[in-house]
Amino acid sequence: MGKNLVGNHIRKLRFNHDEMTQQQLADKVGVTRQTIVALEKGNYSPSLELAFRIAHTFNLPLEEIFYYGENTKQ
Amino acid sequence: MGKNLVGNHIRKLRFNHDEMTQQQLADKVGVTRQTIVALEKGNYSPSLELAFRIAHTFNLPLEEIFYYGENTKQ
DNA sequence: ACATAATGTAAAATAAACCATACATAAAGT
DNA sequence: ACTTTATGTATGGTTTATTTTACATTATGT
Repeated sequence: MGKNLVGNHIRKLRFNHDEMTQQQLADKVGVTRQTIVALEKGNYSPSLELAFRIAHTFNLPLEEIFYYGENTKQ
Repeated sequence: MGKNLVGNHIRKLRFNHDEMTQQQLADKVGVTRQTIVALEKGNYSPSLELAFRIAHTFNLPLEEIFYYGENTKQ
């Protein structure tokens, strides 16, 4: 599986943004809900392109959503 | 090939950092030289994980190296 | 009780990132 | 002339991200 070293705050951010649902976020950034599920679970790290789109959706700099480090849970 | 919308300043940064070579950068971030070549050419956008490692190598925030937009050349 | 909406989980298929290898070219040094 | 170093280019193979489909669960509303 190859150890994913990138974590994120997507789940928290969804609830801070008008209780946005997984499906709504998926639609906004142009992926399927399964992709959002996988990212929230930390199954793998997204493409840089997708990371940018998610950051844009939440109006935040990319590095306030995604972080790199040993501790996948920050 | 799927239209890459992410650009970067890797090539410029290599020369600003002690004339770092493609191979040296590749070694530092743990990929092959071919991957660096492909990134500089804009063939595709890296994984978020690799993007983080590159940013770390140059001691810069990720978004000062990679950018998202219509104009792939900034 | 029934329907609907949000989420969890799983597996097979496709697409994209990345590797391995190989050869070619141009510049720089000896 | 020869060697070395950095880079460009190409191709086939492996790994990882993402899609598609499908079914289960829990909560909410009627």
